[in-house]
Amino acid sequence: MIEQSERNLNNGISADCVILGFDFEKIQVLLIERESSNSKTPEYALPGDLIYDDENLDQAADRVLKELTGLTDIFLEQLGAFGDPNRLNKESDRKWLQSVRANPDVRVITVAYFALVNLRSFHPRPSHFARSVVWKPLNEIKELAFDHLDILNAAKRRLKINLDLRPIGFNLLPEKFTLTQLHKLYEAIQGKEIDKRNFRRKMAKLQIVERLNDKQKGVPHKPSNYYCFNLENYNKLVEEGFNNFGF
Amino acid sequence: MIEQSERNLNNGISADCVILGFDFEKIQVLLIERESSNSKTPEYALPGDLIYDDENLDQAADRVLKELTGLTDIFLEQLGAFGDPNRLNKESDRKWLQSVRANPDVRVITVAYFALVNLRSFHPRPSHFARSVVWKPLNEIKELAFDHLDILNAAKRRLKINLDLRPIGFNLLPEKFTLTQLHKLYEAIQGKEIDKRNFRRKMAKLQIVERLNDKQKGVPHKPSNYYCFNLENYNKLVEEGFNNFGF
DNA sequence: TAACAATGTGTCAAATTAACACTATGTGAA
DNA sequence: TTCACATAGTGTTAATTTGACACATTGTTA
Repeated sequence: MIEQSERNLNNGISADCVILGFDFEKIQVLLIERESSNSKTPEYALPGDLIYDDENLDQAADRVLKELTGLTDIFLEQLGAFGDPNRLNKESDRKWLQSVRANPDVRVITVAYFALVNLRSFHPRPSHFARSVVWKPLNEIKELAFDHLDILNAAKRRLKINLDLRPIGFNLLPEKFTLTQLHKLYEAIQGKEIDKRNFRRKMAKLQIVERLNDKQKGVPHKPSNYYCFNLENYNKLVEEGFNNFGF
Repeated sequence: MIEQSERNLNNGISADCVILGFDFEKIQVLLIERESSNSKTPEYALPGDLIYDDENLDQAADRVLKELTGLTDIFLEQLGAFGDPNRLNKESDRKWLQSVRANPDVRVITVAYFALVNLRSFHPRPSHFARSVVWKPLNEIKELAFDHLDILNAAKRRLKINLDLRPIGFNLLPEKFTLTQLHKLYEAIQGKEIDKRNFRRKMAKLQIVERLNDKQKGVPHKPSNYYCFNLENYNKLVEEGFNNFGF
């Protein structure tokens, strides 16, 4: 009654990571740079690696992240699986795979993750799956290897939705930050202007940021006060069922 | 420099579907019933099947859904991938797999989907992956095969979040429905009471439901007016950037 | 000490939400 | 026929939230 060949049991599974950072101006993505086979323009891809047999999916993503950034305990969330049978069939991609994988013809399904990091907190380093690593502005990326542009777009959507549900933005900032930096971050993610006074009013009401006794120094203008995220108050809010961190 | 055995290329990939319906009282899930090997209580699992080599992930989910329900063009969205190496290792699960799969020991990663259907619009039918099929109330399910309970919980969360972002509820209702039915659906998904008048006021304001010239008949009380979903107005709202369908 | 550049602050009108109770309509039983 | 029943359907008010808007403050540097 149940028929089943071995056909559909020879799949590779990889974990690809959309690692996002914020330079106080734009959202940036960490990409690996491939030597382009023929063209002179460099080609980019999301960092990722095949999943080991004894790893679960999250562990694989953690590992990729760790190898690339040295960081652990990072905000990391699964985006979903991407597995079109043709996803590896662009010619440039195939050449690259042949140079890099033992079994370039195997179907590989990828489980995509997105991670939020403070990009000042580490220097990305090459890994066995990434010879050269660069930050690129999220919104200026028009082309990527494989189906990675699809994955990137999924990450953009997810980031925006997530921002309204919980204050994930703090993962992209250093421990202490100014309200202007936080404000710019919200504008960058939402892709629209937010009134400064209204933004600050809402933050003040929520009480999820705490004013520090510490100011910017050496800036050629009125120095900004530093703030930090208040996890306790955030947890209180969530318990009360609050769920609108959006603007 | 790049080492890679064939080890991590022998994976099965399946598509499992959380198919949700609404009986005007509770959210229901479509489950397959397994003959329990030893215990007398029946065991349940999400319907799903291995993915074919020439299918993409969405197509596999569509196929599972079609075989089980006869339906196409259904609301169907990916939940994510679930791939713990131990996910198939409960003893009862292993026995079942041995009886049903040619290669029960292969690691299988599943890509989970959730589908919203009008449960009155079809009769579920057995399939090669599902001998016996039943509707069960979503919130009363305490145990499932494999890691399917995790998947179910992911579906619950997703359903709730989705409801605030767009009016997905209509996928769970017949073409014409009463406002009370819609109201109860929102309450069932959000798991809380919503004031009847406030609910109706918001629906009236949004103009995404249209009053039909048609009433309930034969009910032993004041008959309710029927309404239908107004896709045009919904699209208009979305274009304007509206995004709060919640309560 | 004056110009600069970014920080930080308050008000008002409009829109939205939450809380709340009674009338209307069709059926079915007496 | 009428009365009891069960559910449908409707409005108001106060509190909260949002959106729009402009100017004084502070430290640096020329």
